[in-house]
Amino acid sequence: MNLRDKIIQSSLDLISTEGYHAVSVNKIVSVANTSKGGFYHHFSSKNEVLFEIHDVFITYALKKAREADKLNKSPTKRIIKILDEFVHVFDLYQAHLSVFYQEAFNLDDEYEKIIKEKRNAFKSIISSVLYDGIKAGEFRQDLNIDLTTMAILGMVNWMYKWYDPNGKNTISEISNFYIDFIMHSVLVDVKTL
Amino acid sequence: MNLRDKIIQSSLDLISTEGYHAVSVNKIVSVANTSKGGFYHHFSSKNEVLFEIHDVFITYALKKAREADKLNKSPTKRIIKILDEFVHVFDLYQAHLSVFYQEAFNLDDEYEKIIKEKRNAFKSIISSVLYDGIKAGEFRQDLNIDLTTMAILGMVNWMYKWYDPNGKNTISEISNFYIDFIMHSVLVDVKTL
Amino acid sequence: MNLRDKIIQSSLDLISTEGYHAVSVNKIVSVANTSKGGFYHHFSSKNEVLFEIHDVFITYALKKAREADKLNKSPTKRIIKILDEFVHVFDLYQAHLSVFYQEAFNLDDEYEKIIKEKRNAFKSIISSVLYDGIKAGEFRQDLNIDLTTMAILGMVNWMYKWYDPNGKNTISEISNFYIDFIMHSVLVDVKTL
Amino acid sequence: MNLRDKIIQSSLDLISTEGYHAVSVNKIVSVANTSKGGFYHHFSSKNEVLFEIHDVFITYALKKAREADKLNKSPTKRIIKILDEFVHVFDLYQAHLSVFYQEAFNLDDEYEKIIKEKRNAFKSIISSVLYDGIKAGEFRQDLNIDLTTMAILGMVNWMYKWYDPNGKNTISEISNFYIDFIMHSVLVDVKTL
DNA sequence: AATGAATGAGATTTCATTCAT
DNA sequence: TATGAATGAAATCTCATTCAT
Repeated sequence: MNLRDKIIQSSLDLISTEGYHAVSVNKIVSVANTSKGGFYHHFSSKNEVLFEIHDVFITYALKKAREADKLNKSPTKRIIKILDEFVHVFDLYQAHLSVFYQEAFNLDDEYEKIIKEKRNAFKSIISSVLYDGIKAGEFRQDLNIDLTTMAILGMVNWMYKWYDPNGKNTISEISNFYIDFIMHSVLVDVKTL
Repeated sequence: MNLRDKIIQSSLDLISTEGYHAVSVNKIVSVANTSKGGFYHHFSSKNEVLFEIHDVFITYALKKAREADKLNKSPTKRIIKILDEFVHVFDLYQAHLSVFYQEAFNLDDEYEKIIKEKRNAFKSIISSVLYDGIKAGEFRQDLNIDLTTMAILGMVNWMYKWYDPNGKNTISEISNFYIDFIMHSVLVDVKTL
Repeated sequence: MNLRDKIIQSSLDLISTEGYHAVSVNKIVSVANTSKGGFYHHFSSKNEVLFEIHDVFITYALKKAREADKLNKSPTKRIIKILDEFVHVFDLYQAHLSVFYQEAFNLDDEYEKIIKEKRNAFKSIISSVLYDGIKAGEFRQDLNIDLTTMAILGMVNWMYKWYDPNGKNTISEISNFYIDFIMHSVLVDVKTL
Repeated sequence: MNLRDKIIQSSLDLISTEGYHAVSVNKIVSVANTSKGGFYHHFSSKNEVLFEIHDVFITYALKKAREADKLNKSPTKRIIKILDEFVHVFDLYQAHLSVFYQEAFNLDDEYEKIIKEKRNAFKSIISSVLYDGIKAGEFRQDLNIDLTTMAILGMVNWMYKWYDPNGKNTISEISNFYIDFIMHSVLVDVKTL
């Protein structure tokens, strides 16, 4: 593991548990076993590290959502796949997610802009599969797409506040639960599930 | 409006838009048109102001939920009332809610403990109405109470990230949407809705 | 006990244990069960209270030393009486003494001047009885008066660092010890003791 | 002279004349010609500097007392050597001593503990040479060891209040005076001096 | 005589960042 | 690549004192 990655990993561990402002560059370099010089050789600022953490995660989540979305399947099957991938991301990127949802507003403007775009792209994938489902007659015609999108995102995103890999339910159980819960509200005919 | 309230209001405005750490006591007293001495005469620390903001909100939300819960009605009617009150809180306490969900982890231990208790009490109200609904045969028998509680909370809480009083949908529309969305997933027979 | 005395007493208790700077006017008024207004009604400043504590003590000590010195007795008997009174003051004014020797340098110039004069007057009494004793042939001819004065003062004053009314030795035992110790060094013929 | 030493020296000069609380970090860095950052790069707190000053002095004094004590000589010769070294310390470490006796109670607990131990070790050396002298028949059998120890310490320590290197008496004259004064009170037979 | 809200200067400490090596 | 001493702006909080009531 090279120094750059060691710094990112240490920052991630610290920021996800203590928060961006509570973590000083001093603490990071001490945990990463390097020096101030080492840090600033690889990053132009503490904020850049925060950006890296955001970017790694959203890039991965977006890629997974796009892959799921591109499968030539019915909207129902596509949204189920998207949700399944989405929920599983919370298992793979737990620490990143805490940072992503808790510290995003600390990003400098230039970084925030980049992240925001990717986040909107992610949201659009969900909106458009809902749109396709309604058009295809699989989803309820009276569905408010915007509100449904936000409800789904909220429900799943909130996991960052409580999901525990060692908790009562496995990530797959949680995924299945969410899919069931959402599809009940979205599908015209639940029996097709 | 006395100085104490003016300080809380200024703090709320600033923290909800800029974040706890970005807001200095200097900024607060400048906006509240007082002095550092004035600030520390009324509060023992900046953190105490943060606590006040949390406490005012959660105390109100909890009170409303308890009132809704105590109505002698069926679990279906009770959960609908609870959800309706809950969603409307986001209209009345928008700024408080941003602070509540974004800055809670900045509370000092002593304050955090108090808030945590009230938050858990709130969660329990939802869990137990779900329990009652299942027992009464109104809600689906296979419902996972814990996950359903978290799904509902997540869905609604997430509003703090996007709800805009001047946005496309009124708070009542949003409330109705959430009730419809959730009840579809929870009820045994949606036609009873 | 009137408010003024209650304030002095509370200040004395606090300053003697915690030190002048560690004791705020807030603490004093809280212990004295009064208010800022009450405090500043009776004293023009916190420093004036410090002065009062100094003055009460040095005025008493000086009075006792003068009384002992004025007895028409031999230098030997006079110095023994002076020492005995001096040591006993440490029992009566323990808290005052801690403040006197620990906090004198915190006195404002105007107050310091007054205290310094009384302190010098006290020292002069000892110097002059030593002088009389040497002249009378009772004390050693080769005695350096200044150094002997400082040695005696140091020895006794140091008690403020260690004297404990509940300790191994009573105040009278300590007094007798000091008298014996000093007289051995001072007298021409110890057998006359 | 490196920055760390320059900070200690400036602190020593300032604290010994103005007192710990009257000296701000601002003043120190201004005299030491550095910045607050420079100060806190080398010390974790203002209190740590105070500790350094205490420790340098007591470590030296203790070392000298131990060396004097370890000489294979009679108790009489040993105590004379200890006293001589002790008094001379007041010439070498005048500023340190003012701080040591005036500001020790301002040390944080962790630091105070360390200093206290060394101070007690120093006191024990005097107590035990007195013990040896009594046992050897050189010192008076009726000597109260504890009180004698405190008398000797007080007498010499008090010098921190008055000793002036440019004063009437040289440090060697003062040392000889104290030795003579103390030995007169301690020895069985003064003629052996 | 007594209150306590309000002041504002100043205290200690933190921290991201720079730079000579 | 990497170091760590040094910076200085800014943070939170304290405190003796004032003053309208």
